[in-house]
Amino acid sequence: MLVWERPEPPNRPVLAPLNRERIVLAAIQLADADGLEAVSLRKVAAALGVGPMRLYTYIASKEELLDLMVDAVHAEIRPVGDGWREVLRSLAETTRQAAHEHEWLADLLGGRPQLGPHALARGEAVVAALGGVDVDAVMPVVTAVDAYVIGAVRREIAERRAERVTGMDEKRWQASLGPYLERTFATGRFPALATVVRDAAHLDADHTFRIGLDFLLDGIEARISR
Amino acid sequence: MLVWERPEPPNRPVLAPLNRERIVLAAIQLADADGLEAVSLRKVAAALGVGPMRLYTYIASKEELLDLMVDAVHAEIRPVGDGWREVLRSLAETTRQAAHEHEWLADLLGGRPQLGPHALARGEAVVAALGGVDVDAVMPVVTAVDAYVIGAVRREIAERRAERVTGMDEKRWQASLGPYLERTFATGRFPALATVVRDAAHLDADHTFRIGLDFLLDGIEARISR
DNA sequence: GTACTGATCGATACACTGTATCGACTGATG
DNA sequence: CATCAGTCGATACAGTGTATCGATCAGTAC
Repeated sequence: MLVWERPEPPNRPVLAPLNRERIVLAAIQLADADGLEAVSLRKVAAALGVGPMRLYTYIASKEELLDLMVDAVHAEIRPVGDGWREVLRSLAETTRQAAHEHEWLADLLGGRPQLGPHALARGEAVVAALGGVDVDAVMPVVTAVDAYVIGAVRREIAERRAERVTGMDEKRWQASLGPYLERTFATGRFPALATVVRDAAHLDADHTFRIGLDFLLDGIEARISR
Repeated sequence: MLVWERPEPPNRPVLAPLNRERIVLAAIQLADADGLEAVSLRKVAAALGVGPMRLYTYIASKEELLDLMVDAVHAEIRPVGDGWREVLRSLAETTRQAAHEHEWLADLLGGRPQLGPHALARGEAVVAALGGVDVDAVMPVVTAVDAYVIGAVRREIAERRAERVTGMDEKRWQASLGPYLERTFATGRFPALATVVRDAAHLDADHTFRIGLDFLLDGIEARISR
């Protein structure tokens, strides 16, 4: 076919020149939509209308891209409140909320040290808001809250995914989990566990998170105000 | 080359017939030696002297293999001690120790619900040892401790790896991190954070873990004994 | 003893990954 | 206008998880 007969290629929407921000944004959109395993350099590049290797001008490896994604989300985490307890609670809640909006965060949180500008800015905001606290106590306290949040969020998101795999809401999932646990408990090998699972009150995710957080904050309070 | 000229293949050490335990053990050895990303079905199979597809007789996917690995390690986690506080502390410490022996555990802990037999047996041991505690309080308390441990271990291992990448011990790593942080702090954008990092006492990993755990246990104590 | 059947097994193949390499092109310089 | 240095990204490579399906083998029927 001669040139004249061929239609011009549909003119791609003129892409703004590439930069890290656009790359990270595209990666986050992919991850939000289809999970972290949907983030491949090829797909990110395709979403931006460029070849995969083009990205290596801006990042040295995929790991760096993931680091940038996590740091970008840290921009959304800004604890507010009066007094150290409200600040730490806000830190925990906003982090959890960010993980709800970006479930892939649960896969990355705590996986690598966070030293990006937004992560540091978050740290600055926290430390600044903890002005009244003894300087030697600040790091241990913030570290402990971070650790709890990372673990709690991971557990929570993991459970949510397991529910979703079966396409079930919470109740159906527990009903489907039930038979397996019932059969297992029927062996009599886990009597104490069986009792707790069967007889104890079951809390929803919100309450579970908050109760654990309260434990931790109570314990912190006892040592800080001492 | 004719058959007659070719030497017989070295007769492979007669491999015991395959089973899940052997597969999981091989995978764990690979992960212990070279990290989780060294665990591929091909490598595991090669270590066992079989073809990759052979494994699919025993597992349905790689994820299942990882689940089995985590469950296998749960067999090592058996909290002991008198009284709920010692039991929970032991739970946390033995889990942390397992993660030190199997660093890849930090990548998997909390990533999927743990319902395997050894994980349930661990749960049984914990719940049984918490006999004196109010039945409705058991789950929230254990869940909170688990969350803290998962997050704390992840952070700790992540830091340890970052140190190792540079081939440095702790002091050199901080010295190498120093310049970056110094330069960043020199911008004046993180004054409060800079003060804490520069002036506050720095705890080692053991102390950091234990302090956070004490916060949590103190808070639990306050509510349990109420 | 032979022929057939059913199940089992694993080699091959596929689609995809992250990224090293290096030829082609571009813009600057003599 | 010719040459060169430097940049860019298409191609290629080594690896991944796993679907497929032909070959193989054990067991059965005659």
